[in-house]
Amino acid sequence: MSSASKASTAPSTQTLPKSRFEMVEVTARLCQRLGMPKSTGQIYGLLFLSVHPLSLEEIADALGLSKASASTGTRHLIGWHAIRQVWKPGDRKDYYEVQADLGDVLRANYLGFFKPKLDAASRKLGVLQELLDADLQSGAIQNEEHAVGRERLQSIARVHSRIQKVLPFAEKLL
Amino acid sequence: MSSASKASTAPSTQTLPKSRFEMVEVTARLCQRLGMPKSTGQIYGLLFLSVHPLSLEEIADALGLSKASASTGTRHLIGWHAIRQVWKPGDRKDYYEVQADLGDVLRANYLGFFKPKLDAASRKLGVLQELLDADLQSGAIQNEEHAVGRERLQSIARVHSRIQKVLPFAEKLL
DNA sequence: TTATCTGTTCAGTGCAAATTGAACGAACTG
DNA sequence: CAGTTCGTTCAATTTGCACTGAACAGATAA
Repeated sequence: MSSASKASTAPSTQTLPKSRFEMVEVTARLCQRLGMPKSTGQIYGLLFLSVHPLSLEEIADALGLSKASASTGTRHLIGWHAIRQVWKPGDRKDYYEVQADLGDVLRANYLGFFKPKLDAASRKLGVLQELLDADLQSGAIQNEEHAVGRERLQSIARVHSRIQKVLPFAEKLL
Repeated sequence: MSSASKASTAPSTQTLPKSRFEMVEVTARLCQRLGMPKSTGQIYGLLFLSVHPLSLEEIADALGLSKASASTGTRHLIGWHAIRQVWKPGDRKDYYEVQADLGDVLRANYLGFFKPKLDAASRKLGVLQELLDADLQSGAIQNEEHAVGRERLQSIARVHSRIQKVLPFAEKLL
């Protein structure tokens, strides 16, 4: 808090090179569209075009965010294997840089997030089948409803199994 | 508006067979996780296990939603080719039913939504490259930053092109 | 024409998630 | 030891978006 560098609450984003500013905007919109916090996307975009790893405060300052937001954002990104923490000898600060290989990021998220969800979906499909049968037994639904439901649930199962067959290929190709 | 069927504002969801109720919940959660309105997912789940096409009011009533929500939800689902409108002769109401083939749904969304996004991303990548070059020219960034940025943008481009090569396969396999 | 029955649009409300400031704990420094 | 400098956590606020009620437009029927 020296003299004239505090610059008010306005994000100092404006002072970034246009390419980095645009990158921040792109990744922010992408994250937002995927239902994630916008600030998280901003952090990733900032780090993506950064030569050196950045500290938490540098990130917060460059984007006009609070340290708290920067902290949670970086932890999210670490959870998705999109960035990683690095340290400089004799420096207590945490520094962050993007995970170099994008393929690694996608693979890791497929294995650690998407794949488990697919397996859970498979189980859930079985449960729905059982519920449908139980509803027929209890008279809650008629034969026709049961037949249609069974048919449609199986159509999901078919697509599901095809996806599970294709994804391992895609995973290795990335 | 005959006599006692108005049933208050409480969702009559509770009276659905357990299988349909569970289906509604599953699709609702799925939609929510994808960053879409929960109600839209509920509508899809309700229609998915429905033998007959349902009218807007039947949907709203069964799920405890307003007509407005049902209207916007169905239009979203139509936009994603997940459901379609059907009409009964001599009946002014619109009826809705699920698109039978899930593969068609995925293909249509790939071609009409995902593919265009991928192409747009490709263009955006070019724009970012140009911005990076311009920043170098204007002295806003140094040679090193330019080199690193160029390298990283190209790594995106590589993954991007791989995705574009794999997706057509997946599209036909579904 | 008017009356009724459709679905849609829009301003207002409410809720859930994102963001923040402040307090905290941990790890160093002098 | 006290005094910094970090990062994280938590309550409170703000923001954004889904949802609603009411007004609306189109179509049909009397």
